[in-house]
Amino acid sequence: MSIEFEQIRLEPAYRKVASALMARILDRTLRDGDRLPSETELARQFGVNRSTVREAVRELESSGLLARRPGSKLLVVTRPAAVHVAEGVSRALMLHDVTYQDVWEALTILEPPIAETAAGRRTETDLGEITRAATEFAANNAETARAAFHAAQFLRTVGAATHNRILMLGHEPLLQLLEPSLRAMIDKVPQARSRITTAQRRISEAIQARDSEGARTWMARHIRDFRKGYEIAGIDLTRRLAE
Amino acid sequence: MSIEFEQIRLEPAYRKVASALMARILDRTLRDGDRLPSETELARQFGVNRSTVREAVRELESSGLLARRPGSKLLVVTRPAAVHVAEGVSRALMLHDVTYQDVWEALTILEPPIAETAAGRRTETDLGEITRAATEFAANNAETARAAFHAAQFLRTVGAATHNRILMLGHEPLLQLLEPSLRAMIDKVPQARSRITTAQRRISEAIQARDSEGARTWMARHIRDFRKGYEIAGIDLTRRLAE
DNA sequence: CGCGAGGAATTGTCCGACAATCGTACGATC
DNA sequence: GATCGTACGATTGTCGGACAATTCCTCGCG
Repeated sequence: MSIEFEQIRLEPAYRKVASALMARILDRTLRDGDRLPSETELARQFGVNRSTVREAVRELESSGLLARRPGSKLLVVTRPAAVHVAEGVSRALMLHDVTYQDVWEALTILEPPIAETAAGRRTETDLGEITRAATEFAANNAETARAAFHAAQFLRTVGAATHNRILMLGHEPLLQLLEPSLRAMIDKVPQARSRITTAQRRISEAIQARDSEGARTWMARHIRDFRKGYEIAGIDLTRRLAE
Repeated sequence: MSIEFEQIRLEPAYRKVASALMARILDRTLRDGDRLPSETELARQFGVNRSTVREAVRELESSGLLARRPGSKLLVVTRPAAVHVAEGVSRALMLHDVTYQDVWEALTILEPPIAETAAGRRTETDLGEITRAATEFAANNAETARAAFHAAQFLRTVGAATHNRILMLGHEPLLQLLEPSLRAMIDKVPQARSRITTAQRRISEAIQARDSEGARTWMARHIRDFRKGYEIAGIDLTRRLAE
C-alpha cells in the first residue's frame, strides 16, 4: 500500500502572521475602523520580530485590508475600497494584453443591463448624482482629459444607482481602462462630444422616468457610439490597450 | 491672489521602492518571467536598507506582480494570475456585505451574454473543456462540495470560450462567491442536481452548434434555476453571504 | 552530455538602535 | 467651559549587522 503524505509547506513567518491577521478581519473579530495594536505589541503576541510583523502588515496594506488615515501612523482595519481593488484589476488586465475590442465588448455586455437595473432602483439621490455628472460633462468637455473623466464618471454614477456592489466593483476596472482610451479618441472625433452629451441626457431622462427599457436602449446606443468613435479615430481595435 | 500649494506627501521609502519597481513592470522594462536582482543588490541600487526593500517586495508580491516559483527563492516578475486577483475581489465583496441577491443578479446579467459570446467564438479546444466540465459534474455530483465546484467550473469553461480576458476576470469573483452558496443549496433541493445536469447539456449543445441564441436562453434559464433553488432551500436572498 | 558535490549566494529571521513624527494628557489662556 | 499650546511618551520608518537554513550554480567527474 502506498501512503500519501500531505505536502509539507513551510510558510514563512511573515505569511503566517499575515494570514492570522487576515483571518481575524474576515471573521469580523477585527472590524472596519478598529485600531490595530502597535507593531511592537503584535510582535510580542505572535512571538516574532518586529521586522517580521512589518512585512506581514505591508501585505495586508497592499490588499487594502489595513490602512492608515491620511497623515496618521495609526494602523486601522479597513474594507478594501472599490477604487483600490479596481486599480489592481485594471493593472492585471493591462499586463494581460487587453485590447480596445475587449474593453468595448465588456462594456457592451455590462452597461445596458446596468442602466436597466438603475432605472428601476434609482433613488432621488442617485438621480441627482447622475444628472450632475451629465451636466458636468456638458460644461467641462473642452479639455480632453476632463471630458474623458466625466464621461467615465457618468457611467460610474449610473452603476451606483443599481445598489449592487458586485456590479459596481465589476465595472469600475472597465471605467479605469476606458478613460485613457477615450482621451485618445475624443479629440480626433469632432462629433464625439455632442453625441456623448445627447446620449447622457437621454439615459438620464429614461432613468428619471424609471423607464428601464429606454435606459437600456440608449445606453446600448451610447456604447455603440464609442466603437464608432474608435473607428473614425482610426484606432485599431485589436491593439493592446497598454501603449 | 491665492497661491495653490501642491499637496506635500512624504512617501515612506518602502513605498517609493515599490512604486519604482511597479513602474518598471508596467512599462515592461521588467517582463513576465524576468528574474529580479537579489534583495542586497536592490538595496544597493536604491540606496536603502535591505529591510526596506523587503517591505516593498512584500507589497508587490501581494499584488501578484512578483512571485517565487514553488520551492524556489528566486523572485520573478509575474502577471497577476486571474484567480489571485479574483480572490482579492471576492474578499472585498464579502467584507462589503454582499447578499445572495447581489450575486444572483450579477450572474443574471453576466452569464447569458457570456454564453452567447462563447457560442460564437468557441474553438474545438474550448468545446472539449466545456463538455468535459459537464461530464465531470454529471459523474461527480454525489459529494456536495464537488458538485458545487464542478457547477462553478462549468461556468468557468464557458467564460474561457469567450476569449475575452475582461469577462473572464470579471466573472471569476462571482464564481468564487457562488460556489459556497451552491454548497448550501444543492443538498436541500433534491431536483437541483438533475436540473443543473440538463441545463449544462443544453448549453453545451448550443455552444457546440454555435447557436448563440440558444446558448443565451439556456444559460438564462440555468441561472434562474439557481434562484428557484435558493427559494426552495429557504435561503433568505437578502442575507449577507458572509455567514 | 548528464549529473552529483560543494562552495557561493540568497532568503528568512532576529537583535538593537535612533531620529522623526504622532498621540495625548495636562496645564495655560481666553 | 472650551480652546489652545506644549511637553512627554509611544510608534513608525529606517538603518546596520548577524546568522542559520536553503537554494543556486559552477565545475569536475563519470
